[in-house]
Amino acid sequence: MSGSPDLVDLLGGAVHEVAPLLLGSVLSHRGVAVRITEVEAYGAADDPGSHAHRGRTPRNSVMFGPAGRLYVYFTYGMHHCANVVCGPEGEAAAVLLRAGEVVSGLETARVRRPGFGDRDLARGPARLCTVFGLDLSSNGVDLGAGPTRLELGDTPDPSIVFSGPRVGLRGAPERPWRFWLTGDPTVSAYRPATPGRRPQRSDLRKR
DNA sequence: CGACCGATTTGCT
DNA sequence: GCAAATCGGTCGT
Repeated sequence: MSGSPDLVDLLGGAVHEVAPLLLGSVLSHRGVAVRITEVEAYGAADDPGSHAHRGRTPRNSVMFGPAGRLYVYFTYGMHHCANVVCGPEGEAAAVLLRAGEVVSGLETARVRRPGFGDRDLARGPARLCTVFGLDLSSNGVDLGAGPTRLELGDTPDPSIVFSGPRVGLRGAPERPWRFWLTGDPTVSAYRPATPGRRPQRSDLRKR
């Protein structure tokens, strides 16, 4: 068994039920710690929004492993996003870390995102990875056993935990699997799932 | 092997 | 408000 027993136990349940538990938890990596304020749950094969929707591939294989590991992916040719693997081993599920508040290593975080106010340092899933200096080399690390660590806090007060549709998904059924701490200034701006977005074929206008 | 697309961010027409 | 940037994963030819 790989994996921190604590995290496997605490995060091994159904992903949409476990996801809110990550609100208020603190992730530490490379000199920076962030208190998580916004997350999204991604589930098993029947979730069209999940990277694991079409089965196991080299990229998403970490999602199939034990809970409590970090799943990092690279997207849009320039951004990284970080997830915490949840659910029972063998079932693909992960929670995307969408936003948080830098609570330690503020100086380092500012250097990694020059020109931004503290509130915006980790507001957004790719921005959050930037303040950590996180990349694919950390994909799959056990969050309970090394320098990259996740500390779960107390269960968040249900009265301030809100949920809504996930951000940026196209063609997914509306599962309200985005969770955030209401009123927290570091929660990312809500962008509807870009319904009218056209395919950006540069050839079309390039004549 | 080639084409298309993306759990985004940023800057500007 | 909209489009470019930029490249690995995934799927189709």
